Amino acid sequence: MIDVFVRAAGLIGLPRSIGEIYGLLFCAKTALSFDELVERLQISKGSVSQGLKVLRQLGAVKLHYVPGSRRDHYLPELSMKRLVRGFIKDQFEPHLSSGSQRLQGLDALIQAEPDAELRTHAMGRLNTLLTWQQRTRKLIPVVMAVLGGTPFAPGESSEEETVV
Amino acid sequence: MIDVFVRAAGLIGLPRSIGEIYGLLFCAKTALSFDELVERLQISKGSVSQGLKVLRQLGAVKLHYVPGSRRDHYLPELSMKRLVRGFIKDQFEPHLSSGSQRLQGLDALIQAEPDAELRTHAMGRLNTLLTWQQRTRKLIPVVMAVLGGTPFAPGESSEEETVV
DNA sequence: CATTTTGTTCAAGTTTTTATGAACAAGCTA
DNA sequence: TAGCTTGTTCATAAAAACTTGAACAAAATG
Repeated sequence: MIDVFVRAAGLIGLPRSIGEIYGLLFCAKTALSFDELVERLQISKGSVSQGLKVLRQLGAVKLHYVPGSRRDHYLPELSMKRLVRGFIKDQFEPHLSSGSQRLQGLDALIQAEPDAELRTHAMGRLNTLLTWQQRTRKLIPVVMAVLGGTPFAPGESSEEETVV
Repeated sequence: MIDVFVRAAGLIGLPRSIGEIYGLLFCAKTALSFDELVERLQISKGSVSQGLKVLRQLGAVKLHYVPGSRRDHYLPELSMKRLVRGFIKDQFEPHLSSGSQRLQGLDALIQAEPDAELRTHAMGRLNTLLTWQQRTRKLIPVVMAVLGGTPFAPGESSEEETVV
């Protein structure tokens, strides 16, 4: 089963070790401690430490206090909506906004182009890019709405919300 | 401007050279030939050949016949909808269906688990995964609809469809 | 048919990414 | 405070991904 997550991690550009960590937590019946991860996955402390750091940042794992133990214990986030939100906020949005800035810089460059024909063509292409960006921005709330269990096409879904 | 595409390529897990090739085609005012790409990007023939192969497979570039020239000329696909559709069909769907198969295999494994308590827990987690998969499948048509220029939330969009 | 042009393939080299583990910090415990 | 336990950092090693270029195929040209 862990293999499923290793592949999923690869798909979204995360290293194998992170897929393994989340996968093991997902499978486990109880919260696991740092060194249980090290031992059961047979990977180094360094990898686990850095992997958990990323997963915490993404909101994909949560610290879970275990009475009587000094060790950190972790539980996986099981809500797809929250997982996707974390991923978008952390890995996607930054690209979108830096993209906006770059496009503004391009606009300035294009205005400085003397050749009118070239300038017109460049402006057309820049507009295409701007349109793409707008659409991508519009997409995010739609995606979240679908994952939130609110069927978007009314009268088409009969899904039950088990894990919110 | 090419830099924008190099970054976008990185975001979806494609090598730099592919971003450069598509970027240059996107900027160009006319179709470019194989060796124009090699010369203007200063990358090897091998990279251009393989890059174009991937881009053709994705439907991100089209061969364009130029009278009087034996060389292949290429034009970029400018429709975001088609670009996204190509990406999903080529890079995403395969993962989804192989994922389905793996999940079925897991189901078989879980049924063979003797410990009833463990089995119950595993079935629950497997169900979560199946739910995630269903939702992902539902997402694709919704995404395509938004990109198709059909506003999904009526009375909210005033976008013009210039490039279909 | 020999030659040239055009593009592909693939083994080897380069670069980038990921994993390792030893050294280090932080905070308990006694 | 000395001595544990727990987890982080970071230089280096290992692995993976990407690029190159020379050899090769395919097809047009003369």
